[in-house]
Amino acid sequence: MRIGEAAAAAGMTTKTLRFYEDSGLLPAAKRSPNGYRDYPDDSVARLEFIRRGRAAGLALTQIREILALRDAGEAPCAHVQDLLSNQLAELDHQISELMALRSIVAGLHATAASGTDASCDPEQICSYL
Amino acid sequence: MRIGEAAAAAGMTTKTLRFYEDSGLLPAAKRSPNGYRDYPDDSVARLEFIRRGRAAGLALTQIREILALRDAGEAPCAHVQDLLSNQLAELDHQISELMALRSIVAGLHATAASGTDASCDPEQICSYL
DNA sequence: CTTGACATTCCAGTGTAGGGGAAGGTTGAG
DNA sequence: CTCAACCTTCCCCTACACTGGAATGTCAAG
Repeated sequence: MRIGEAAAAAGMTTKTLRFYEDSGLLPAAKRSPNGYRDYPDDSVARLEFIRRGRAAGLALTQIREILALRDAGEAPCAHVQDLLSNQLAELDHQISELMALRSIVAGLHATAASGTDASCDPEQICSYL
Repeated sequence: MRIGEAAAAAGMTTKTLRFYEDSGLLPAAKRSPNGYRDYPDDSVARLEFIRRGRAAGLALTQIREILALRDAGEAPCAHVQDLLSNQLAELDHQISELMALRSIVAGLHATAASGTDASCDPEQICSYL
């Protein structure tokens, strides 16, 4: 498939795909005789993986690392296992940070929902934050 | 109070305060005869509000909107409540995406751990990482 | 044969949230 | 008097993740 198709299928722009290729998140696509990139169908799954990671707030560098590990396949390499362990630990850390932030925001939101407009003291900025 | 005092009281740098002024989050402070900014005491409360908003993951543009409502004499509480709702929903989305990715990485790790030959040359196999 | 929708590369700009450091003015202490 | 610690404006720099646009090439349809 050409870059426009792949981009549309993944809900991205062609610019983004070329950027991801430059950034090492996508392997360089093979080219048609006319020089156009020709993507295999499973590129869309890879792009969607990247999209999910981005939606989760991961940086492209972290997504790139995870993809590189995934690309390493079945290599029973101790080094790769260590890297995967580190990724898992990092993901756990990020999840717990996000959950902590969530509970803070949930508390603020509950306070805001329980109050009336009268509880918003004009002298203060806003009692809810 | 001078900018350094206000910044220290709010746990920020003087750079940040000037940046906030340029960005419309802080009104332009009145100046002492020597040209130094002279902040009223309640600026610290405003800065702490900004800090709390940032800590809750709000962008400066959102915080600016809240402050603008308050400065216009309106109680921004309903608006804040909306922002907090959105923030909560976004956090929930991010957390669920992160947990989905975590389970993918956990699967890779389990697969890698089930392999046999644990000794390999990190230089050779994993050099692309 | 031309038009329009694709594609290519390359360079440059955007927005976010500040940080670095120069060049100079002001103030209090020793 | 000098020195350090403040302050001022000014401009550039950072990282991240794209985005825009120019100049050019390719290709199917009318």
